[in-house]
Amino acid sequence: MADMKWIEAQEAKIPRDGVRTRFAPSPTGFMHVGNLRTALYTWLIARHAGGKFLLRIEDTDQGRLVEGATDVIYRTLNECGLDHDEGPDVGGPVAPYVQSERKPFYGKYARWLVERGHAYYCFCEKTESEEAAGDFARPDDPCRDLCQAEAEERLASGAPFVIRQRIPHSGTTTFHDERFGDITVENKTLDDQVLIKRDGLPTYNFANVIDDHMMGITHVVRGSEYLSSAPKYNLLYEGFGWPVPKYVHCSPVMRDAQHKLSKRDGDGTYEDLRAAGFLTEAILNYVALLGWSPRGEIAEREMFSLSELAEVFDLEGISKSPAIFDPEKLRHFNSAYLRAMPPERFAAVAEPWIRQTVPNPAVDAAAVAALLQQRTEVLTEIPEKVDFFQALPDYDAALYVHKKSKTDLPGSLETLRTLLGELEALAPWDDEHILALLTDLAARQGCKNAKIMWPLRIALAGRAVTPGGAVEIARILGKEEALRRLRRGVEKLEAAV
RNA sequence: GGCGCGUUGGUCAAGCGGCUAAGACACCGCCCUUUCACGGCGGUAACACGGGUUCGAUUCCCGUACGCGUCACCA
Repeated sequence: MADMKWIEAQEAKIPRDGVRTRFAPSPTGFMHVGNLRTALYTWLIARHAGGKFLLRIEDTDQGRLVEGATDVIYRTLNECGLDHDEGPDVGGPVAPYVQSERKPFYGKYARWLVERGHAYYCFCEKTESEEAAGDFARPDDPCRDLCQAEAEERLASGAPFVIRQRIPHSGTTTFHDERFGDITVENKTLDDQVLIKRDGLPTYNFANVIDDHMMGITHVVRGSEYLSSAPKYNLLYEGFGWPVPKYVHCSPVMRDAQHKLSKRDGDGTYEDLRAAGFLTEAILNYVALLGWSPRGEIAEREMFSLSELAEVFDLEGISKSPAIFDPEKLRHFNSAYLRAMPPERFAAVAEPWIRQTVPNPAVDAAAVAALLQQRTEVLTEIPEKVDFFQALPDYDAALYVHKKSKTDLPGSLETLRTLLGELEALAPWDDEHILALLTDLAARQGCKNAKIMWPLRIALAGRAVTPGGAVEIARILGKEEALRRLRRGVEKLEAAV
């Protein structure tokens, strides 16, 4: 007999104080962008409503447990600022929050469901999936109509069993999704799914219903791959006589038109993106907009902080169609966030990347960072952009020829020689004075500034493209080093002319 | 194959019966300029198809096509 006392006690514990959502990942791998987005939307729904956000670990598949996977989940949520009010680590009123620790619960509810006639014991041999391949016809389960006495007898004999949901052969079931609306299916297209597996653990579908109910979840947010099984959930809720939560199914994040983003085929995980030089804020902002968009007065706005998202997020804005992940657009968000940072913060973020190629302490990392801030899209491009500060690369004299600046080899040699003499005498060595000297020289020679700036920058950096111009580079390099590089330039040109 | 869902420029997308069909990324051009960027200005580019309903369909209904999902003792 079902333990009604226990069940009633559980019912009494269910919080019924407003919106409660949950992120329920399986600890089987990493946080893909799709997972992260689901977590984000789930969190946003709770925060927008001033409700609770819980974390539940779904580890009912013993065969797929991955070492350290829960750490990745905690770390990612934490870094992203998706804080949870209840969960395995912080506890809560409806603990435990790890499914494997809830094992005893599911059996009790399953037994109760059997007694109510909505489930039955099945003693059939375990069917192999290959057997079913290509064959979609589902024969009726013989155990479905076993009389109670017979079932009890087999149970008592210790026969292995599973518990299946008894789905009506006729009629239709309608369930409601907040975005997709009402979806009606014929019951005959639904199968008597397994609720409790042979190992005694619940299937995902069953555990979900039980846990969501016991934890007082009001909004179930999940991927659209569960859309098809949703009607069966309704039947389960009806069988128990429980209220059905609101469903919010989210369409997948795609790599391209036909493939979902997956760890196998690319860099789908949050950690990969971080390692690739993307900021958490940028990732979150972009991911939020992949499948959700603001409407009305803010329809054209794109930049949102996490708290701003919590304010404006709504179910209406969630898209029903899949969205392709565009790394190009992520880059755009990343550079926008980088540019919007206070200079000190950018310097702090950029310094480790600068030091990768410029360990020389004489080079001021903050000064270099200042040059970088307006022209960096992802952090990973920094090291190669600034390496010339560490050492002058071996460059081709041909760099001195630049059409737009109207420079050629002999002219550049002339310019560098003049510059060498004048800069040697210059003091103080700062932007203002260096610039004045250069523009003054251009004025005296009746040429454009570029004709002076170009050769100087080439001599200082050995590169045609640099962050910052000749003046800034000269300043950061310091007088001595700048003059040394200038001399090298003269030598190089003398050899080339 | 059954069932379900989806379909506005290359991408993300607004639109919710009447609009020259927003905006962003990317791309192209011009300007700015000390290279490259940043910034400013401008440009190319879309309602999958066919029927209805309606005075009028991107919008509502029905088909078709295409795509995705699901039909596990995996989640």
